[in-house]
Amino acid sequence: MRGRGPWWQDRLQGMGARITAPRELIIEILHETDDHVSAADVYVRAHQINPSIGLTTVYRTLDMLTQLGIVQKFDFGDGKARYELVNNPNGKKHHHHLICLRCKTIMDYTEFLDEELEFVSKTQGKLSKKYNFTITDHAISFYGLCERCR
Amino acid sequence: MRGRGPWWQDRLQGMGARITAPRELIIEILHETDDHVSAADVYVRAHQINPSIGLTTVYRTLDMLTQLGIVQKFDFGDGKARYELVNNPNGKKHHHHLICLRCKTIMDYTEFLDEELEFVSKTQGKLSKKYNFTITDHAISFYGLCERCR
DNA sequence: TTGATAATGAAAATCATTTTCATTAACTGA
DNA sequence: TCAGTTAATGAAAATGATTTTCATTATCAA
Repeated sequence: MRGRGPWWQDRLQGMGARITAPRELIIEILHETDDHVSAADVYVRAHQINPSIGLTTVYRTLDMLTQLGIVQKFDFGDGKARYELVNNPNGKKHHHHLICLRCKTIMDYTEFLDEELEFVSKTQGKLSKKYNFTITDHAISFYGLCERCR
Repeated sequence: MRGRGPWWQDRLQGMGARITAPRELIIEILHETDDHVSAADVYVRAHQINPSIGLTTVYRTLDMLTQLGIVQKFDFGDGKARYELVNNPNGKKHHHHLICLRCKTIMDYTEFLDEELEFVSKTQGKLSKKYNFTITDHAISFYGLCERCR
C-alpha cells in the first residue's frame, strides 16, 4: 500500500495469476469510484479508456477479485450484481439499505452506525468463533414500504 | 386466520384481485414449506399437483404477493430469487446468513438473536421515523471466508 | 528470446425473469 | 342463474445479465 509496487499485484502473482492491462485498468476504475458499480458500469468506463477491453473480461476479472476478497459483490435484488473494492479509501464501508417491497427503491442510510457497530462487532466475534469463519464485511437490509407506497 | 374464509383472500379481493385456483395452490405450497424457495421450486410442486399451471403464473403470483407484503423476496446472489411467506408459522422468521466469498456457500445461523433483536428494534424504530418507512422485515448477511476456504 | 500456457475478446449459449397475445375463467349486475 | 366484462392464464417469444466456447494474443519463466 505504501511499498513500491501496487498493493494488489502481489495478491495476483501469489496465486499464479498474471498482471495484465485489463486487470490494471479495472482495478484503477474501481479505485476511483466511491460507490458500488455494476459490471456494465465498469465495462463502459473501461471501454472509454481502452476500447479493446471486452465485457467478458470485466466479468471474469470482477469474479476473480471477488474470490480473492479484494472486491465485494452485492446483490440488491434488481437483477444485476454490484461490486466494490473492499478497502476502498472512498468507499462507504457500510452497506445498509432500506428496500421498498412495492416500488423496489433502494435507499442507503448512514445513521445510527454507533449502535450498529456495537452489535456487529459483538455478533461477528461470536459467529467467527462458533463457525470458524473469517468475517470481512456485512450488509444489513430492512424491508418494508416507503413513504410514497404505503 | 381463525375466521371463515382463508386469511389472504380478503387482501386480494380488497385490491380487486380475483381468487383463482393457481393463486390458491401457490399460497398453499408456500404454507407447507418451511424454507425460502425459488420460483422454479414452487413451479415444480405446483405442476405436480396441477399440470396446467405455468411458470409465468408462478412468477406473476409471487410478485403480486410480494407487492402485497404477504410474501418476502430474497436475493442471495446466486442468480435466482427466493420467496417465503412473511407470516409463515413454520418459517424461520429471521434471515441471517454467513456467506463465503470464495465457495459461495450460504449458511443460516440462528444464534445470538437476543442481541440482534435489541439492535434491530432500536434501529428499526429510528429509521422508520426518520424516513417515514414502514419496516416489516430485515436481513443481515456477514461476508467472509468459511472454514474450508480460508 | 522463446515457448508454455494463462488471459483475452467475440460470438454463441445459458438461465432466470418478463412480455406478448390469444384464450379462459372469475365476478358483477341483470 | 346467466351473460358480459375484463382480469388472469399459459405458451411462446423476448429480454437481459452472466457464462461458456474457442481461436488468438500476450505474460512471464527459463
